[in-house]
Amino acid sequence: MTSQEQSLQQLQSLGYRLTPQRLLVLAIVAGGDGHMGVDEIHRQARAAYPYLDLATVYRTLRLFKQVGVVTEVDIDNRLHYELTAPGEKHHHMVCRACHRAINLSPHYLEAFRDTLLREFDFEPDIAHFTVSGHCRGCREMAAVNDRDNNPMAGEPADDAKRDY
Amino acid sequence: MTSQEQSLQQLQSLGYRLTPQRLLVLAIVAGGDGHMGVDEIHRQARAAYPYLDLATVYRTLRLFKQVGVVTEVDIDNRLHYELTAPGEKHHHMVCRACHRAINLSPHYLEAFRDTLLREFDFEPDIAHFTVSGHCRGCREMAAVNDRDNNPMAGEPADDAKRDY
DNA sequence: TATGTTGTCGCAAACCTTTGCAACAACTGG
DNA sequence: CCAGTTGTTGCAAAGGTTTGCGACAACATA
Repeated sequence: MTSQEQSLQQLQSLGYRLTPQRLLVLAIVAGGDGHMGVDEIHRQARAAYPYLDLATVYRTLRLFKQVGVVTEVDIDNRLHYELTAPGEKHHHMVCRACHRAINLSPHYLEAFRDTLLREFDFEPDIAHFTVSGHCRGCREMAAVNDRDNNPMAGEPADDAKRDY
Repeated sequence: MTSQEQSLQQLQSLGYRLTPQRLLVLAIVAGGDGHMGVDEIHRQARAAYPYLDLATVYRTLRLFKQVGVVTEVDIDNRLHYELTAPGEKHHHMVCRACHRAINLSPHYLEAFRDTLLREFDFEPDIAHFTVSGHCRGCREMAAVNDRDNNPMAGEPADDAKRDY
């Protein structure tokens, strides 16, 4: 039994139902490679079942996330989802300039998690953890653009567009 | 010169203008204690200057965040802002059950930041860092509610309402 | 002072996401 | 097989946030 089937079974055992809509959404997320935007999932889903509503897609994905079937990644204020691959789980670093998502091994978070738990009794939701920041490429580009002015600016790359 | 005035001057030196609207928003955020919701800021601002538009409040706060005058905290999908207090900067842990925000000293993030920078050349945006999770109180409550069923559930406290 | 440029505002509309509701489907116990 | 309960859906509407645009204010240059 794959972990995906396992999750579905868990869904059922929690009282949720395995509807065609849910199976369809799951199949699509499983089919795509990497994280998919909600609208893309919806578009593909409609191809197979035209009546499927966007709200249902959102609800389904939220449910899947809750149960752990999918992982949510916020990229530039848009939700994206990917299948949670057990054994090769990972978190994400999302670049605020180019909006690319870079995978991050859980290993780098364990110490942090342990600290929060020990010091504050706070259990961080690392299953859906995302750090935003600036990636290597965009940092280099920013360094070039920034050469002459304002030594203490905070958000170099975004300034290029200057739409405050 | 206070650090607030310093930031304002920096705004100016970047080519932005110090408009009445901006000064007003700043005064309000500085006046409130702790993080304030956008609507509350807007409401208070309107009391002093009724024409001020919500969009302007959003734009102003985004700008302030960019320059570092304020810190943004996402609490239950709503943006909140507080004055960035230099010298006593902090990040936030936001509980997904009770939506309370707990301050977190930068100290706990330094190691993590250094690692990302060293290993991936990724500069995390820790100035506006927020971890979501479950706080002590809500974890205890969840433990009680969860006693009998589903040993491997992911989101105990939220399940209480069961609105998937 | 005249002129062009740039930044900012209010307004309206858009965007992504969530929610309320009525209809319906699946399951339960009799 | 029936009625009652519970979960799920589509639709429409709301919610919070962002964006496009025309008008306007501030600044620079001449």
